[in-house]
Amino acid sequence: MALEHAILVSLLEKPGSGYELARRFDRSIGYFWTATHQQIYRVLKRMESDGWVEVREVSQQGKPDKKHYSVAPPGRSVLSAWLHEPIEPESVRHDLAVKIRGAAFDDPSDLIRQVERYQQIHSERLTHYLAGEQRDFTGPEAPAEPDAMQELQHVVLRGGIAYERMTLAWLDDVLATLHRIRAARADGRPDC
Amino acid sequence: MALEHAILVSLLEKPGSGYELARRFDRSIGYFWTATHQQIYRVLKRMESDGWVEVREVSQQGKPDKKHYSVAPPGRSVLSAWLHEPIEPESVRHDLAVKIRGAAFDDPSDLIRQVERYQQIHSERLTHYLAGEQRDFTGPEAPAEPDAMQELQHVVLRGGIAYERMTLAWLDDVLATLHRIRAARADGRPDC
DNA sequence: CTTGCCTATGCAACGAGTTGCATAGAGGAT
DNA sequence: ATCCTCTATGCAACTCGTTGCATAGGCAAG
Repeated sequence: MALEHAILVSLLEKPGSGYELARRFDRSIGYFWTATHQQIYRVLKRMESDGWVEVREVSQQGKPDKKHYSVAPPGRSVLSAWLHEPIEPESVRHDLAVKIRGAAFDDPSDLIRQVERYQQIHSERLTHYLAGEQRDFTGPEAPAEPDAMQELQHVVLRGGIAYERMTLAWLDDVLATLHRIRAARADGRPDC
Repeated sequence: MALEHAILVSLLEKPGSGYELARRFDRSIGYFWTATHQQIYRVLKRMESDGWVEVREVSQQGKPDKKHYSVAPPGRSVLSAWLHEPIEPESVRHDLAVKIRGAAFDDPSDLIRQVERYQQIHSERLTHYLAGEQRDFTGPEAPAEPDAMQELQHVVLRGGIAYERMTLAWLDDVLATLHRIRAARADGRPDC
């Protein structure tokens, strides 16, 4: 399990509350590690009782109090140890791939519409990534000499951009294939 | 949850036992949907009691008996209904991206070695995919006029190939970035 | 002849992830 | 006035996924 480690990295990059972490897991970190606020609160509590993070209650005007978390030395050691462990193969779960193969046993028309919608989502995500890259790394507002943290954030973002571009190209391929199959079926060649 | 649906698709492509399914989830299907044999047996049992699949006990010589599963009409309906549901955004969990961002707070040397190993795994996977494509779809042994099922299997495989190529290129980028940071640190510019 | 691997299925316990709900004050919209 | 949204935290119940272990016959290598 690595949610703890994702939280440690995020808190090292910038300390904050559970709520703030949950927001980040909706945005930047969420693009490669999803987590709900429930998970985050639960894990933060455990990490606190294990001494990995330190808490400080912060009063705010007009808003509820919050618990400000930062990484304690034992947490840093835990993260360091984890970083030295071998990288495990990712366990993937691609709904879409299952649906595509399932389309052999169903009318593909509906799937075509869904793939088009899916393509649009990825297209928007790519635009979003590129805007973020411009803003934080390559634009005129970006730091001239980025530090290690920023360089590493950038290379992860470049990975996201490459992934979205690859996905969009593949989805074109998928759509072409689905159209071909539908046309063949309409021609009275139900080849399954 | 979609393991049921992945199993239904796999059984429609070719009926078989839980063990055989588990093998497939180590190979072709496993490249986009991971599952252990425990999960498969448990879900198959539930699917059987829900009438989604039919079982037939098969005696074998020299091997234990097996339970041969095939999709029953209700299972087909369930799959069809699921195929018409909108595609949900995938919930990703990329250890590697977390580790890369974590490298800002640690010595990157170890991570470099791990990324190189990881790169090799993906390189081997790409080779394996390409061999499978040659064997089943583009080589001389492949069917001249593939049916819908084969065309869809092929387009999913092309997705896997595109993914591996993209990943390998990105890992080069990651390695270059890690080397740059290590060099900067060695020069006495610990920029974090 | 014993150790280990392959086929084949399964239980039990645990840990991780999801979903629904609850609280509670501040601010804006209708 | 009332409803909705945002900040901020949390419980409880449930499902899903993982890990370790168990059985059991056949086969091959040492």
